[in-house]
Amino acid sequence: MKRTTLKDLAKVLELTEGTVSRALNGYSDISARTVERVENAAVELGYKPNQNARRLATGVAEAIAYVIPQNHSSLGEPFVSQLLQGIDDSLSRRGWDLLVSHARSAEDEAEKIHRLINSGRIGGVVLSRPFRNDARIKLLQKSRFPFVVHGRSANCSTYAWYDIDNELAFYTAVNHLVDLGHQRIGFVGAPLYYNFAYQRLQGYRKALEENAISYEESIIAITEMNDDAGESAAANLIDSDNPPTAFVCTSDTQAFGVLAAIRARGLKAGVDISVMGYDGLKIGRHTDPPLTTMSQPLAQSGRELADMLLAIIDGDDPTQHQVLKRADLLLRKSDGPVQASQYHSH
Amino acid sequence: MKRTTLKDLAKVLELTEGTVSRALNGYSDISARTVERVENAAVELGYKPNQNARRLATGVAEAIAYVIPQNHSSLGEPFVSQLLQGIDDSLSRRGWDLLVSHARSAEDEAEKIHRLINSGRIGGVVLSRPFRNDARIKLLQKSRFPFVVHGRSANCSTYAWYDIDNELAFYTAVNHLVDLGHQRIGFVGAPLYYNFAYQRLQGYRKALEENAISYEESIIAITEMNDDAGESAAANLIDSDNPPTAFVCTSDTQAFGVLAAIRARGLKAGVDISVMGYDGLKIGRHTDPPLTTMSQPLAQSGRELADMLLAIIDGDDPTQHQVLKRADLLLRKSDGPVQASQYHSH
DNA sequence: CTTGATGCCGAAAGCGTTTTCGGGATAAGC
DNA sequence: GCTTATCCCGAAAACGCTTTCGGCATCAAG
Repeated sequence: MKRTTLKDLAKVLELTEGTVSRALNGYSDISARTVERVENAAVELGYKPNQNARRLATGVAEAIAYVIPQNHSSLGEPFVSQLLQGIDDSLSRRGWDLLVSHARSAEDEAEKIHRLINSGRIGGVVLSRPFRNDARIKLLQKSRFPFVVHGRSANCSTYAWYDIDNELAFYTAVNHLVDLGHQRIGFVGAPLYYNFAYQRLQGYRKALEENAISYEESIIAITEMNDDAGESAAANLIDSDNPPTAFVCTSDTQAFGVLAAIRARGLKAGVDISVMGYDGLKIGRHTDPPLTTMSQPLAQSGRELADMLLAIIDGDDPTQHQVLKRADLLLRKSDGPVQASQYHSH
Repeated sequence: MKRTTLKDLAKVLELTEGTVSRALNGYSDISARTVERVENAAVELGYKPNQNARRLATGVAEAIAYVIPQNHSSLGEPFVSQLLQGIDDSLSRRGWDLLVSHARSAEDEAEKIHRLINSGRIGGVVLSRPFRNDARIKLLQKSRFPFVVHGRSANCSTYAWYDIDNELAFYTAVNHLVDLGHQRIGFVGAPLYYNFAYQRLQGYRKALEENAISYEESIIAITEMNDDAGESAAANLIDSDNPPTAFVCTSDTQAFGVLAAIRARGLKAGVDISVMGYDGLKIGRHTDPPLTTMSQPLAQSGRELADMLLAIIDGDDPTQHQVLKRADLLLRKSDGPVQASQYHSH
């Protein structure tokens, strides 16, 4: 019942372990006949190399780690599962492993990353949802450890990343709302230490500026990335003296909360108040009303991330791997023209 | 910049590698003074043991794998992220790693599991969403490899599992509907090779029986586990000659589709037709109307699963670890009393 | 027939740990 | 003062694989 090892193979074939190893690994100094014999015996005896031994000998880890973003939404990050599958797809084609890790606090996270890169278990890391100023990225850079990030921090010129053009996305969203006649557009955003939130705010401001709409702090709400936080933030704004006629949100989950706040007041989103989300979660089809949002191509990103990381581990220059995708406007039912009556309000 | 190794430590301390190793691992044959010196030097030089070497020497993997269910819903399995975090929590307390793996086809999956358990990389496996007759479970049992399953197959007496009482849950759901006056209750279920779907159908039938309602094949719809499939299945049933006045669904995502089908016909769920989901996804708060569902305690399950597996790897009898939780009725707005007019329909 | 390539494989060192075994000090027992 | 324990630690083998090096055949070239 013991696993069959190289030694077993060697004995059966009357060869030495080294020869068998080279035969299996495609060295050119082994005769074709021997290679064939070895390969046959290998499947015959069900030989699977012991990865720990192999990794110890070669020094290459053949595994990477994905670190789950810590401040996760209470809705459960539906994107994690998809991302993981994409990453694993690319990895398993080369026989690599995928490790996942998550931390509760920021210090815990630094400690974990430290251990990860020093344990010899992994050869690279993929990070999600970076901060504007991200200690993890700095740590990784200082250690000269291969990594790619899903998103990017403020200083992103020196490492590899895969991101959506957040600024453009919000620029697009706000312009869409302006086209519908909205002039007073509330912003429900994640904390600005998240770079994506910051960038989306930039896009928001840029669109405002170009449309000669003044920027008002009072209708900017910064909240946690979950529905409850979005709901209470929107509630405050709606109940204020001069409420917005539309909202843009940095995530669909926040937008769901905004929709709830609107319903709770007997108003109708898409009619009385417009709201736009961000993420393009398919679930948004089923909300009341269906959520208009910016959808990002998430499907492929796991695979691309993994391929980038693999290339970097193989020696590629990280700065050559920086890809920027764009989000698309996904029209559903939560947006609509501003109501005539609302023009009076300012 | 090279990692500091045992040899480095030994040289600095003028000890031998073996002694340093024993000191670090709490052997009793090392003097207190030496232990202290070694530990100080270790943190001083930032020593982190090479896991590959350690695992090779000890033979214990210090890692387990979670295999992502393959026929995943297109909504992205929000539960995976939560489960993973829970598992990692328990694991990291002992310094173990969490690997994830996923497969596209069933054969691919068997192959992957085979490689996983033979590679020496992991010491246990956690499976999700088993089939009634699950080849993976058989494979694992035959290999005498430690594993636990999140859910259970038809023959579940000989291994460890953590499951919800699916039969009871649906028994409860259907009784709730009957209490509201419904007599014609449609079933929108996942394929019955999923044991959870089968069990839920059993609960459905049991409740019907006890309420003297006859079981009708014609209002049983078996569909994929996603919203689109749920929608078209419900559409067919609603458009039939004698449509159900209520639906129970084996997943929230299917229920979302059912809600969509109802909306599409200008009807109102919770008034014209009742629908109940299963999962208790928080997102169900935001659908139109909010989805009444059976909610299962998902939060803790990752941790429990990991603890069970760890115990089994340490030698516990797997059959001692079989835990059955129950789902709770989560009332929202998609259920309601049967309409008087509907009594005529049968 | 000799020489130089070339093809193919054995031998052995090494990767960084763990763990067993034995032995030199030191302390205790008579 | 000699034996028997008790404490510590060094030595060395082992885990299973990779990889470099060298050498014995074989073959072609001269």
